[in-house]
Amino acid sequence: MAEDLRDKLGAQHLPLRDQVLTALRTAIIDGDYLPGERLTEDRLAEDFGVSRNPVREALRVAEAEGFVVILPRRGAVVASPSSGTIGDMFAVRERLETLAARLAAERASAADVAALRALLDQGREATERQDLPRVAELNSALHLRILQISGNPWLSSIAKSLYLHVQWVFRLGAEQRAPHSWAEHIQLVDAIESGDGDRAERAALAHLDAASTAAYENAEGGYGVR
Amino acid sequence: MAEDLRDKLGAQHLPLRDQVLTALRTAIIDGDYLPGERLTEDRLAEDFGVSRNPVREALRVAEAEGFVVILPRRGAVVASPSSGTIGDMFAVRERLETLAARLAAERASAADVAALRALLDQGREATERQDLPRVAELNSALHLRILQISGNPWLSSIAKSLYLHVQWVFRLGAEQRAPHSWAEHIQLVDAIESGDGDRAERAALAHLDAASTAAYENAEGGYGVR
DNA sequence: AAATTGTTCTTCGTATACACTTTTGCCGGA
DNA sequence: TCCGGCAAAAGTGTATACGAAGAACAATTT
Repeated sequence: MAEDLRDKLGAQHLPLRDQVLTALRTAIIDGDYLPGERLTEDRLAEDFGVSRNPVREALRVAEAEGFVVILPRRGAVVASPSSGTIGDMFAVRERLETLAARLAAERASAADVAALRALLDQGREATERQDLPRVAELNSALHLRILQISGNPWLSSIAKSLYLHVQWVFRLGAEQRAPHSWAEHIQLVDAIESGDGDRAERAALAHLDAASTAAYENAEGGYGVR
Repeated sequence: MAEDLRDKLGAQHLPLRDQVLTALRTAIIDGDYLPGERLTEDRLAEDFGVSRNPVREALRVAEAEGFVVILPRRGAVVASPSSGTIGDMFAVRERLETLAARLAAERASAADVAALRALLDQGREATERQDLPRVAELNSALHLRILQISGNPWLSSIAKSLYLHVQWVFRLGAEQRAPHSWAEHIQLVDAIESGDGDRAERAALAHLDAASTAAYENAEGGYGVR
């Protein structure tokens, strides 16, 4: 297979639309654009220093990912994660991530485990520094890594968009939970290292239940602007 | 809240990009564009009778949904569902749809059940007529309806894109299974109507296991063109 | 035969134009 | 003062053109 070569040919080129999409997502996740806020194409184009075309294309993808809502002829607004949505999100995570934990336990290499441990360390350290944005980021990174180790591309791709929302919710609200969260992560990684699928699934479930109740308590009422 | 009114104001307007996206998806699902086939913007614009702008925006979304792969500066090709992907897809479906079945059983109204029964009838009839494209469509419609009844928007939105792929795989390969599939569907709907979450979950699991082994046997090797 | 060059195709981004819709703000009248 | 309606402004949706840059491919040279 010469595909490895061909994939690399034009690979270093990052289209503007992708950069815009990334910038837009992080702006929303970080709260620079608040839920309910109106996003006109001209404004975004100016904010990011590009023309309308890349902005439009990025907006379509952002809509598909659920970060903005587009109303025909009326434009885009930042989506509002409701507390209902949050509960639903955890129900889905529970199903998906228990599977991921099981698969990861069955397939994880030593290098995989080492990578997880590294993230664990960084997370503990960031928690001690009270660097919450970084903690949120590392939280996502750890879970995504497990998803990736599971080796199921569907799991990964679904979770990728899901996790941006998880991070969003994490940042917007339940930040106090960070220390507990990282303690549970250690259990989870231990279980994955052990290679015991059942145990890993149980650990993931415990973690998610705890996170769920915490997030739920914390997010009474929406975060919206309007 | 006056939102109900505002949502309806410009709602009947379907932007060209959405029409293009729909047409593109169905063309891929129906095999008009085969896996590996090259899709230039000009060609699509001509095929659908629009300018390149809507095509570009539709392509970005199609990429996010996994129907096409876009290589920077080289353009888009129709994605190729591998047999590995198919197995992974079913693993995810198993987790997601058992949850959906449980929730649907707990929440389904009489009208919901009636709608499912109607789809069941149409499916049986289409199966008898050997109208396989229609069967595939109704298969998706039934499952999506259950997802929707579950009331979990994440489940619905994830499944929406997942199901287009399910239908794709269904059409490309394992078509013979239709009759068995519809028999199992009846069990599933019965279970949902009973309101017994456990039973519904078991029925969904049984259906998915059967579909999975069938699809797996049928799809040895890829479908690709290149 | 291998390497180089040059041509062509295509994408990527920008800019511009214009129709149409929604929103807004103003104005006159009750 | 408040209301309704009307006109201007803002913004989206679509089309089109253009230039730059990359990739593919054929021709040419070594």
